[in-house]
Amino acid sequence: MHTTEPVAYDPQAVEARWQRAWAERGTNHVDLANGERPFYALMMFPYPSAEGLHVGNLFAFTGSDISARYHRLLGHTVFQPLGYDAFGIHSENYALKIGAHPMELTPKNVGNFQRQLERAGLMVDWRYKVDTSQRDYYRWTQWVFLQLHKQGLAYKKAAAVNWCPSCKTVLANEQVEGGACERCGTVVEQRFLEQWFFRIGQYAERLLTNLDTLDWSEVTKSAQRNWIGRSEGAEVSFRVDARDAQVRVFTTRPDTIFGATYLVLAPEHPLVDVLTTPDRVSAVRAYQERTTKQDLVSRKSVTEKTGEFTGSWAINPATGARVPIWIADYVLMQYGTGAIMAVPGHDERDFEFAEVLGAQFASQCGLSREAVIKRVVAGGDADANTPLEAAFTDDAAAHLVNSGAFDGTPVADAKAKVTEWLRAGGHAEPVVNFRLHDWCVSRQRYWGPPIPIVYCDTCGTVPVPEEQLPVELPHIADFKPDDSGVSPLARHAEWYNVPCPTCGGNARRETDVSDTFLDSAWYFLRYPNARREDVAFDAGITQRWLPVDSYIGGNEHAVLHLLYSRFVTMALKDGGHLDFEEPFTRFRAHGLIIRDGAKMSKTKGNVINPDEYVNEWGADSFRMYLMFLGPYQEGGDFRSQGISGVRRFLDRLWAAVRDADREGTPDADVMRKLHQTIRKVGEDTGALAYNTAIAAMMEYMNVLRRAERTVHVDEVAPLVQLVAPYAPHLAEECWEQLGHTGSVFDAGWPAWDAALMVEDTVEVAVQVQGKTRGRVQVAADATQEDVVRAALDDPTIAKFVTGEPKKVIYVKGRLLNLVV
RNA sequence: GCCCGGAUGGCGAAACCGGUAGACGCGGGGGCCUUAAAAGCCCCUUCCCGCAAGGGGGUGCGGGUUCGAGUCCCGCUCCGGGCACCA
Repeated sequence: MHTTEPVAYDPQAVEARWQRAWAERGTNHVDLANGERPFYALMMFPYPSAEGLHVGNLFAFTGSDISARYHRLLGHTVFQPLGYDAFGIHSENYALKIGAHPMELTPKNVGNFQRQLERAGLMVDWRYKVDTSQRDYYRWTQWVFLQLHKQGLAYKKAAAVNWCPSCKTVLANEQVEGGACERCGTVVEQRFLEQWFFRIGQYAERLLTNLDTLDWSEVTKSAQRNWIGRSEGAEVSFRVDARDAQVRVFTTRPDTIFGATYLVLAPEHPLVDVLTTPDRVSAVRAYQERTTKQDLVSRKSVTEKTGEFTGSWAINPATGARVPIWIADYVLMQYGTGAIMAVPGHDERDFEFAEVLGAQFASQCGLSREAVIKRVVAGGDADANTPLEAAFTDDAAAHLVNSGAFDGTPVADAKAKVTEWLRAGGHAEPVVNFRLHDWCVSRQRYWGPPIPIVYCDTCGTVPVPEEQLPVELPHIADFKPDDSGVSPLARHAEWYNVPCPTCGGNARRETDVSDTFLDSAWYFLRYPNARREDVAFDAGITQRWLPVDSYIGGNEHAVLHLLYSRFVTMALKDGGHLDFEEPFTRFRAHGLIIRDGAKMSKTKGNVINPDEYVNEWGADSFRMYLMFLGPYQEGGDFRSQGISGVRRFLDRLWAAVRDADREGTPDADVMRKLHQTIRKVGEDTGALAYNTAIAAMMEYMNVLRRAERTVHVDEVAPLVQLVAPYAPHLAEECWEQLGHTGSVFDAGWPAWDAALMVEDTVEVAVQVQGKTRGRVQVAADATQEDVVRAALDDPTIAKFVTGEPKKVIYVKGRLLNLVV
């Protein structure tokens, strides 16, 4: 005879078994039409890279999954879908690099992701998977484009793009580093192409003010506010001297208009040709050509100021003085009116310009330094005549000088007063400007949804009728971009030549595809409708499930993806397709997993392959370890040795359930700790404070198994429910061991009983003069007098109490402070 | 430059509303069990002085408020992120 070894926890077996069971029983399937208390838990879908799932992905998904499972245990019907952001320049570039075709490569990558994700044990209803590169998805992306077009929110205009002459391709701004192509280092040029834009600028104010109503991570909201960049000011008209023309400028400092000593136009400003005098034409033209050649990134970076005088003069409406009109590349056509009034005395850029080009101001305009750099604001020791060594921009407690009737007005009041005065004279209007510019959705690429527009010789620009969607992306072998500046699709006449949908005459398709960010700007609407072939989204289902209750994702998408999604939702609401305008009620940004203090990247060679860890420790341990690293919303440093602590905890839980005693009664002290733990774990899990929830469970385990005591079944069963969101496979197995036949995820969340939580004695810290000198054990209901007596009875404390206590501060059950 | 975060032991980190700083885990030390090892279990582990009892210091830096400050206020330093020739 030999004793049978107790069965040890074998994560591989347990996980395989439950993944099979979940699939067979449909545990993760959601009844979208009937479920009670619907809860839409969304996580940012991944781009299916060839490298496979990254720990960062798994960290993000696990955090979302825990929240989703917790809500299910609380009794919600939880819909947690997942899919793939499979279109886009990343996939296309990678395909080009390895010489594969994205249409074949993408499904392979998706398959690999799918396999890895299924091992992670996410509570995803895979029947509602989306893949943005599939025709049954991008058909509706094109539909979204058409709705925006119908509402007048899509328009076409010529705009500058970055062009790499070596790669022969259009580059995104992020792909330009210091004026050069990030991949080959060639100097990037500007090209002007006709492109499609969405009028997101029209929604700037709404996108900004709605932020106050959203329950989002503060970092994310602040990033959006910066990006939208609202600024209040005025548009001021300057009449051009001796000509029938005027220059409109935008300024946030109308109060400094008495110090506006010259104007500057962007080199591409349409008035430049009109204003340039014959003697200045060659210099101005040369300067314009130079700036056009510059790439967009270095154009916007700070370099030494340059510019040219146009030969024309304008009249300052406040002073009546003649001021010269210049052009300079530090003024951007895209912002404001593309022209500024320069106040060198009180603007650092204008000051630098006036200093650097001082010689030209003297020789070409006949203006001395003092005439150009004029003080109109003074503060501190300075007065109207104090010379300016630098631009004076400290407006606090400053007032206007050399400003006629406004002398002495505090800067704080002057803005409104001067604007009103200018407005009354017909020279200015108060305006609000936004930095947010319209969204360019055209991509001169292959791997995206063709923009559903046709150009007809007779009818002009014609949207493709909705019933003719999708405009299918053809399988072409030569999808590589070339130096034509148009999409590879433009090489395929057999594809782009079509009859006009309106008149049947000769027409050509738009050959650009749309931006990947459009694919992801509406995917949350598609998930609950992923099986519908007749509509993009159904009104009833959408009303039932949206807006999204909880959205979790990385803050790298704080601006583009989240802002575009909000814009598209607003636009669809205005078009009558939705009855809400904010898609994500609650958004939380998760942190980043770093390693050895550095971001994980292939070049650093510090990338973690999740498969290795799942094989060695099991998915449950790996999930739980990722959550234990640090606060979820801050991320943490991955140390491979740390995982053993979490695994040890799960081993002990396994053993506790296996050996649990069904006879007898649970221990009162243990049960007290249990109820405290239930409360703590629930509060922390709801707040995404996963690291401290896990710590609380570990702490309970230390009590439960202290000195290898035998555990009673009632002491351990609720812990199985608490751990379920974190280690779902193990929890199911333990739940079954405890004699249940249904899933633990249908068992509910245990309730805590405040009466069972109270301690009968408490430890009170005793301070003398605010310094902790000892602690005393007292009954939980002890009065202040009881505690003082107990403290003074303790000689180690009493020796610090010299004389009669003057003041006694008692914080019930926690602390006593004696002041002598 | 402006706007958001953050800085706590050897390490990852905790600390509700201003109330015992360092929970939980890693690492380290010691013990029990074992022929031995592994595993498991128990104890210790903020720093300095001390054999100990005990004492003193301590949450990036400098001030302040308070009986009491990691937490609040003022002034900085450094790190991470966003915006930025945006008028």
